[in-house]
This record gives sequence, structure tokens and C-alpha cells, in this order.
Amino acid sequence: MDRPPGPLPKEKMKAVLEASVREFAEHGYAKASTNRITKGAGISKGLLFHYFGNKKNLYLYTLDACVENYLQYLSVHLKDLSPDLLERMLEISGIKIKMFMETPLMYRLVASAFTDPPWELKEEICARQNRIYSKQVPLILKDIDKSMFREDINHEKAIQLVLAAMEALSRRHTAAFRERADGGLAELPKIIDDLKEYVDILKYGIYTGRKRKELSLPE
Amino acid sequence: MDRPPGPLPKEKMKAVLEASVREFAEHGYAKASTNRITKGAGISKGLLFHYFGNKKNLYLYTLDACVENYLQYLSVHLKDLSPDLLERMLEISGIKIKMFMETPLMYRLVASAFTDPPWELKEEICARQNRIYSKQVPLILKDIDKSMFREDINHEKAIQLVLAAMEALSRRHTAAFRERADGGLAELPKIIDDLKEYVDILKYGIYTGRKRKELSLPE
Amino acid sequence: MDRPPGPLPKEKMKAVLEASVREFAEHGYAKASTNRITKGAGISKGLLFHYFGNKKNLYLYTLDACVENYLQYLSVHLKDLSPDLLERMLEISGIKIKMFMETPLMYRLVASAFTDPPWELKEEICARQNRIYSKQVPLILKDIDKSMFREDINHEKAIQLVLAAMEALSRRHTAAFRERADGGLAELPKIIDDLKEYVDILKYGIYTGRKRKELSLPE
Amino acid sequence: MDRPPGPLPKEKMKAVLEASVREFAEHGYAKASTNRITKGAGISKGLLFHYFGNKKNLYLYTLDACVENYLQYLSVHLKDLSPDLLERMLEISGIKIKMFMETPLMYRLVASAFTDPPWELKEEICARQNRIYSKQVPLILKDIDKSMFREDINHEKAIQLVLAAMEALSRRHTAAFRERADGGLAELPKIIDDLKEYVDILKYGIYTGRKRKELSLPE
DNA sequence: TATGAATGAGGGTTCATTCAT
DNA sequence: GATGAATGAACCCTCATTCAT
Repeated sequence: MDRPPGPLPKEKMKAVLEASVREFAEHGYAKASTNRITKGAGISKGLLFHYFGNKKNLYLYTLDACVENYLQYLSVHLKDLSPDLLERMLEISGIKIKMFMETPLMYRLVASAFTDPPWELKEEICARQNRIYSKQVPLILKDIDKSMFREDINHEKAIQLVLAAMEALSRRHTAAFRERADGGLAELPKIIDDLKEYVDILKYGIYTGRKRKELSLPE
Repeated sequence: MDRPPGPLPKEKMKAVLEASVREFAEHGYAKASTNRITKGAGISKGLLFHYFGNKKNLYLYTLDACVENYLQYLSVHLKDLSPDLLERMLEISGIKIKMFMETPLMYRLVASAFTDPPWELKEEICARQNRIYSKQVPLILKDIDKSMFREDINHEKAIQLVLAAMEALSRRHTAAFRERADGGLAELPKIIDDLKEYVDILKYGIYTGRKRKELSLPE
Repeated sequence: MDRPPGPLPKEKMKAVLEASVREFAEHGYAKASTNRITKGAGISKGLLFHYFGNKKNLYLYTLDACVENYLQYLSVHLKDLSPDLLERMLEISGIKIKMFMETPLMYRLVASAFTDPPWELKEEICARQNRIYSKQVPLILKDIDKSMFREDINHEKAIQLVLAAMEALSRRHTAAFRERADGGLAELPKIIDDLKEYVDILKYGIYTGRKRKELSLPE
Repeated sequence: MDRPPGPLPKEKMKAVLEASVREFAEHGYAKASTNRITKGAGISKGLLFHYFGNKKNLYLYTLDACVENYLQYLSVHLKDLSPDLLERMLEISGIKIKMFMETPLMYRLVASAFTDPPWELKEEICARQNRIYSKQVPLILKDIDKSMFREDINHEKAIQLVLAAMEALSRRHTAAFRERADGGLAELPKIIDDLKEYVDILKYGIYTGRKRKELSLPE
């Protein structure tokens, strides 16, 4: 971000951001058109480049806004989380899926930026990814009750396994909802119930028998 | 898909395919240039479109070749698989990672086609994805010894969980190796060892205690 | 017509002609595609150019076939024509409109060739136009009873006037029927009735009072 | 027609229009090259499409300019017209032929647009045609002295007949002058004399005997 | 601050025609 | 006779970016 886009009036800023998110989310970085963005935002071409310098910057700025929004959303909803890692992961997955349903374009922009970075932006995007990780992981792992974990397994590995599994399972659900204009929110409980079943299986592998009993799972 | 690209001389066909795979894998569908492909393949623009009609067809044809190669590779290496689901998943993951290391461009093309389909090709790509699934899943699940599974969990869910987890964990390793020209093959054993640890954890969750003992895992 | 397309088997010839007429009529010379013609005729590109040399020749050949067909049609139907010029013009107009309705593509090809010749074919087309005129005009004027004409007007001019008027009036009707697949034939009588009214008016201008009376027109 | 081509500097606008008229008139819509137009107008490819969006728009805009010019020319010269329909048609035909000789390219563009519309522009062109008709017909028919008309013929039909005949006869003269750089103007009087003879014949058919006498035509 | 005219290389695609087989 | 692979120029159009105003 060479050019700090400070003094651009908030209203216009918002219009640009909205148009940008839509354009980049719908067409991807490569095929996104700055022309359409200016038209969508109702500003002139000159102004866009005056403030953002070039397409790359604009994309990065847009991505940052989405990431910020993402982190903000998480931090707002991540209250009173369970000390049980798997329960917490369930809660977090629910939050993420909800977020995806509420702001699908933003979510999609971030997701595609990370899974398929636009090549010439790899480095910059990677930095954002690390930033998210460094902010997200502590959020997820803070005050986890590790006494529940089996002692004969690598705790770090166990956590990574859970993260990976939940991420992959969640994606399967979100993938189906693309473009289905917010109609999906009603199905959120069903999705979470589904995830819950997977979580229960994971519990067998990760928690001690004693804990499992407390959680009243069948031995 | 009007024109079956059959009779194009093998040598040229191969050149086109190679150039196509490289171009699409490196730049993505949107930014791939048919100009560069023709140049790379050493043929004229006219010929490319004479055979493939348009960019979409060319991409689909290229993708199909990669998918075919993928399935071929799997079917060749998937011999004498363990009846133990998790051991088998480990074997399969090893095969896939090896494949990725040997033909990273092809792998990448397929992967990005499925995770981030080029929008106007969604339907066609989805069909390919289903085809892979319908061929791959039976391969993975055939003759699995389900007697090892705990009876108090949903077997289908357990399998999906394992698939999802292994997929996500594998991706983390492959993501790092992009473009590191085959130098990675040496690290394959280390990677598999790493995955093995995750697999062990999953075993706790999925297999019965008796079976786990037979496998001589610590109780 | 550099290359006499003699030895091409009749069946193929017919297929080519049909495809050619359709293509040239629907797209015009400029936008017609020899590719589509070969596809439509079911022959190879090589053969088409082997026989016709180039697009120009093919067009000219196709045009000639249509012109021939036109003249043939006229000569077949132009029997027992009225000696009264205006009645005869009515009959002829009816024939032409019928021809247009029966073979709209051919008619359209010829018409557009003459009204808007493809520039680089101007000369060749002009020659065809003259050929049609030189064959058509005698047909129309043969054995006309000029005794009906007023003596105080230029007979040649009168004839030209009638020709021009009928041509323009007919065009107005055919223009409306483009692409309405043969449905128009039913309306032919109505069209002729309409033209008849114009003819009646012309009679006042051209024929002598005595003749008009004989024709039982109101004085 | 997204972009109103208003604010383009007059000089450039004029250059584009001139080049456009020439290109479209000489090659027709299908074969006209935007490349040649930009070159002829001395502007960049980008600018042409910045202003006109696409070839279709450019053509339509060019056509509109010609139509406007046509109507303008008519309205300027259509002063003090005779109340006699046929005399007036003679005057108007003279004006049109003069216009054709002075701006043959514009005239040709309009004429070919109407007689042979470029298919994908049929609707838009038809609208222009209707516009011309709705402006032109009142001009032609205003304050016509219908008392001159025979009472035993359909006045509307008579008018249409005259229009059609004059149009067809005029075309025969203009057709010959294509591309003969304005040299034709000298022959205008001869052409009008020629048309006059046809008009005289029409008078017999349309006007009453009394009126004809007043006009001192031979009975 | 804000505009939008201006660029020209490059995009995918179609074309009539040739020629070795 | 008959094929269709092969060509490369030309097609219309889009692009991110610059800059005089």
C-alpha cells in the first residue's frame, strides 16, 4: 500500500469498497475490471488510480478490508467460548459459516485469495494469511483445557488435525451455498448438527477415557 | 466440444498439451494466453483453434488429460493396499504427494480447477469432479475391513472425516512445494512420517480398543 | 468462372449449391463462411476450392444458378399472358411474389446481389443483371397491344414507368415476408388484389379513354 | 448506446464521422474495418471504442448522423413547394438527387442501410426508417391540393403509387452515378427533364380532366 | 480534488486459401 | 478425386494506466 488512502471521503470509500469486493469476488483478480469498478462505485477512473495507484494496490486494500472485517467479526462473536477444544471448534465453525452466509462476497474473496493467490501477489497475500493465522490461532487456542487430551499423543498435532478436519468439512458446506442469496441461513442448525457428529468421532481419538465419560459419551 | 481432437499427430498433440498444462497451471484459466500456448507448442494460432475450437475447449481438453493421467497414476500405484482404512489413506496420500512432486503442473491445474473453477466452466468442471469422485472413492473404500470400526459411530461419517482430514493435511504439504522443481522428492519419507502421526490419532477415534491393541498402539 | 465445375458429381453439386444459397442469402457475401458451407454440404474444404477456386467464383456460380432458376421459373409460368401490359404486369408480379414465397433464399440472394452488390464483384454481377434484363424485358413486352396506349405519351416511358412502379410496390410486400417460413402463400390473393388497385390507377394514365371504357372502368 | 458520444471534441468527432461514413459506405457494415476507421480518423483504437462502445454503436451513430443530415437537407430545401402532388414530387426528387450527388457516401450509406439492413441491426435500423418516414411523409403531403385528384380512385393508393414510382425511377439515375466524384451535377437538369415525362404520364391517371386542362396538358 | 480522453498492446477468434498426402 | 492440417493476417474489443485540464 504505497499510497495511504486516507483522505478519500468515507462515502466514496465505501462505494469503492463495495464495488471492488463484488468485482473481485465475482470475477477473480485476473478478470476483474477497474472500469467496471469505477462505474459501479460512481467515481472517475482518474480518482481510483489517484488513490490506489494501481490494480494491485486496490485489490490488496480490498482484501485487507475483508480480512479486517473477518477478524472483527470473529473477535465480536468469539465470546464465552467453551474450554473444550472440539466444542470450541464447533462454535467457531458455526460462526464462520454464518459469516459466509451473511457476507458471501467478502468471504469468497478472502477464501479464493488464500487458496488460489493471483500469482503476482503471492507474497503480499501470504503475509495477510500469516497475519490472520497469527491472530486467529491464539483466539482459538487460548485457555484450552489440555487436561482433556490424551497424554500419549502429540497435543500440537492433535490440534492441527482438528483444525484441518474442521476446515475441510466446513468448506464442503459453504461450497454448496455460493450464490444462493442468503437463503441458507435457515439451514445453519442442520449444518452444525452435521459437524457435531464429526466432532464426536474426533473426541474418541483425542480425549482421555475419563474425560469422555464426563462428557457422557458412550464408552 | 464439436471437434474431437483425435487425429492431430501425436507429436504436436503432446506439444500442445504440454504448453497448455504449463500455461493454465501457471496463469490460471482467465489469464492464460492462447498466444503463448501456440508459441510454446510451436504451432500456428489457426491450428490451435482449428482443433480445439476455443479456449474453453482447449482448457477442458487439457484438464481431462490431467484428470486421466491422475486416475491412471492412481490405478497403477494402488496395488496391494492395506485393508485398514487409515493405513490405506496413508498409502494413498503418499501416492498423491509423489504424483504432485513428479508432475506438479498437472496436479496444480487439477487442484485449482476444482477449488476455484473458472466460473463460466463451473458445470463442466463439476462433471469432471464427480467423475473423479465416482472412480476414486470405490478405489479407496473397496474391501475395507469395517470390523475394525467402533460400532457406536457412524461409519460413513467416520470415513468422510478421515478423507477430509487427510486431504487438508496433504494440501498443507503440497502447498509448500510449488515450483520447487522436483527437489522435494527427497523429503517424501519425512512427510509421510508426519502424516502417520495424524493417522495414529485418528485411529483412536475410529477403531475399537481390541483392534488398536492388535495394531500394537499404546493403550 | 475460371474453372468449369463440370465433373463434380450431381449429388454433391446439389448439396454444395443448397448450402451456398443458404449461407450467402443469410449472411451476405462478405460474412458468408466457406467453412460453414463445406460443413453444410458435407464436403471437404479442399474439394470446394478444387472445384470453385475461390469464394468469389463460388458466389458467382451460386448466383448464376439462382438467376437460371429465376429465368426458368419465369419462362415456365409466363404462358398465355394477357396482351394488356398492365394486366400482364399484374400476372408477372404475382408470379414473382409466388416465386419469392416458394424459394425465399434464392430470391433474396438474387435481390441483394442486385441492390447491394458486394463491391469487388460489381462488374460480374452487373453482367448478370444485364443478362436478366435482356431476357426478361422481351418476355414482358412481347406482343403487347400498344394500340391501347394513349398516343400522346411516350410509349417507352410509359412502359418503364409501369415496370418501375410495379417493382417498387412488389418489394414492399416481399420485404414483409422475409423469414416467415412459407406461411405467406395464403396471403398471395390479397396481395394481388392490392396491386390490382394500383394497376387500375395506372390505366387511367396510360390507356386511351376508349380502351378504358372497353375494360369497363368508370369514366 | 451506453455512452452518449457528446463531449468528444468536435474536430475529432468530425474526423471519425467522415472516416466512418466512407468506410461503411464503401465496404458495408459487415466488411467495414474499425481498424481502417481509426487510421482514417487519426485516432487510437482504444478511443474509438471508448466513445462508441462497439462497432454496432458506431455504425448506428454514423447512420444517425447521415439521417439527420438528410432530414436537415430536406427541410432546408423544401420551401415553397407546389401544392400539386406530382409537381412537388418532381421538386423533391430533384432535391434528393442533388443531395446524392453532393454527398454520395452519406446517401449511399443510408440507402443501403434501408434496402439491405445488416441483419443484426434490423430492429434499430427499422426504427430509423420509421423516423424518417414519419418526418418525411408529412413534409411531402402537407397542404396537397387533393381537389385535383380524380374522385373515383383511392387517394391514399394514388399517393403511394406516385411515391413508389418516383423512388424507383430516381434510383435508376442515382445508381449510375456511384463513385463518379460529383461530376454528375451538370446532368441534373437532364435527369429532371426525364423524370418530368414520367410525371406527366402519372397525371393522366390521377388528376381529373378539368385539372389536367388547367395544367394545359394535352387532352 | 476530480475528470475522462487517450493510448496501443494484447485478448480470443475467424478467415480464405494452400498443399502434402 | 478428395482430404483436412496448416497458415498468419485481420477481425472486434478490453485492458490498466497516464495526464492535461
